[in-house]
Amino acid sequence: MTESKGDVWVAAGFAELAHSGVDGVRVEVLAKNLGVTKGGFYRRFRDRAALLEAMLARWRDGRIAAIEKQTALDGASARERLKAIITLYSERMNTEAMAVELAIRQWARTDDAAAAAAASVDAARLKQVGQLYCATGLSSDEADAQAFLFYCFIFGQSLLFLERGPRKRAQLLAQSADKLLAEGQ
Amino acid sequence: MTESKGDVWVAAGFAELAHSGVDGVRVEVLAKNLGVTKGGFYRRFRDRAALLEAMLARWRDGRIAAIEKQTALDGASARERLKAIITLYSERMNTEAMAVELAIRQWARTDDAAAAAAASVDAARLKQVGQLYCATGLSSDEADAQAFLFYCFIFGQSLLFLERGPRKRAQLLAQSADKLLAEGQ
DNA sequence: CGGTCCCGATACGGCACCGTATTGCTAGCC
DNA sequence: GGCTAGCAATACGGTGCCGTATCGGGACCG
Repeated sequence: MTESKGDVWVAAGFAELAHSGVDGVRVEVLAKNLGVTKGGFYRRFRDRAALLEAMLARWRDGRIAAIEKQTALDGASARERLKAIITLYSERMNTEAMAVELAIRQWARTDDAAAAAAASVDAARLKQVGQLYCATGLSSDEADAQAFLFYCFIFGQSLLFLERGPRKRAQLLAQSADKLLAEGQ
Repeated sequence: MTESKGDVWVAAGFAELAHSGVDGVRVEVLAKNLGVTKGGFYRRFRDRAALLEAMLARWRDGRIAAIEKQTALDGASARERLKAIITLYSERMNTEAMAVELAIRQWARTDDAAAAAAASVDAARLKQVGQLYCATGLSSDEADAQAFLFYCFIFGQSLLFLERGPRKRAQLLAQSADKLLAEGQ
C-alpha cells in the first residue's frame, strides 16, 4: 500500500533470496532480472538495507496472516488442519517458500531484525498449532511440546539430504506425519 | 596430512563459514583474520574454490568419523547413546558446529558438491542412528522412520527462534527428547 | 507552445574482492 | 661469503557492486 510500486523490487528480492540467500539480493542483480537499470531503485528505497527491511516486514506479516488463516477451524477438524499444514510444507512442498524460510533463518543468525521477524513468525505458528493440539484434547503443556516437535519436523525435514530418492523420502514423511498426529501420546 | 600447512586456512574458513555462510569465506578476509596477507594462500590452494572443496571434504570425513565413534556401543545402552547425541546437538549445543552444519546445508541448496557432502553425512548418520533404534527392538522400517524423525528434530530445533528465552526452550527440548526416546511407539 | 514534474537511463567515484606477477627476506648449502 | 630455493609481502589489473549525480523524455497543465 505505502510502496505499491516498489512491490516488483520486493518480489524480485524474494526470488533472489530463495535462490542465493541474503547476500544474493543485490540491487544491480535485481535490476538486471527486472530488465531495468538500478536508476529507479533508489527512488523507491533509501538503500539496499531499506529493501531488506521491507522484505522482512512483508514476510513476517504474510506468514502470520497465513498461519492464522490455515488454522482457522471453519469446517475441518484440528487433526485435518495439522495434516494439511504438514502436507503444505513437505510433500507438495512449495520449494520457493521453503527456500525463503531457510534463507531468512540463516540471515537471522547474524541480523537482529531478521531474528526478530523469525521469532515473531515462530511465536504465531507455535501458538496457532498449539491451539490445534489443544483442540485434540492435549493439555496446554503437552500441546506446546507437540507444536514444538511439529515445527522441528517441518523445518528439519527440509534440511535433510536423502540419497535414496524421493520415494524413500515420501515414505519417511508419511510415517513421521502419522507419528506426529498419533491419537494417544 | 596432504595439506598440513593449509590447515590454518581451512580452520579460518570454518570460522567464517559459521559466522557468515559460504559467501563470507573470502580469501582476503581470512588473511586478515590470520594476520597475514593473501600472498601465501595461492601457494597452498589453487583458488578459492579449492579451499571450499578442501573444507567440504574435511567436514564430511570428520562428521562421518564422529557419528561412527558416537554410536559405538562400547559400554552404554543404545538409548543412552541416542540421548547423548541429542544433548550434544541441542542442550549443550556446540554453537559453532551447528552454525557450520546450517551454513553447509544452505550452501548445498545451490552447490552440487556441498549437496553431495551433506547427503553422505546424512546417510551415515541415519544409518548409525537407525542401528541404535534397531538395537532398542524396533523393526528396520520403524527404526529408519525414528532415525529420520530424530534428525529432523535435531536440525529443526536449531532453526526455531523462541521468544520466551532459554528456560522454555530447555523445557521443550527435554519433553521432545523424551518423546523421541519413548519406550513403546 | 513552453514549463515543470515524474521517473528511468546513464555516468561516475569508491570499495571489496579475485587471481597474478613481482619483489624481498630468510635459510640452507657449497 | 655467495647462491639458490622457498615462502610471504607487495603491487597490480580486473570485476562486481554500492550509492550519488546528472541527464533525457514523456505526461500533464497553463
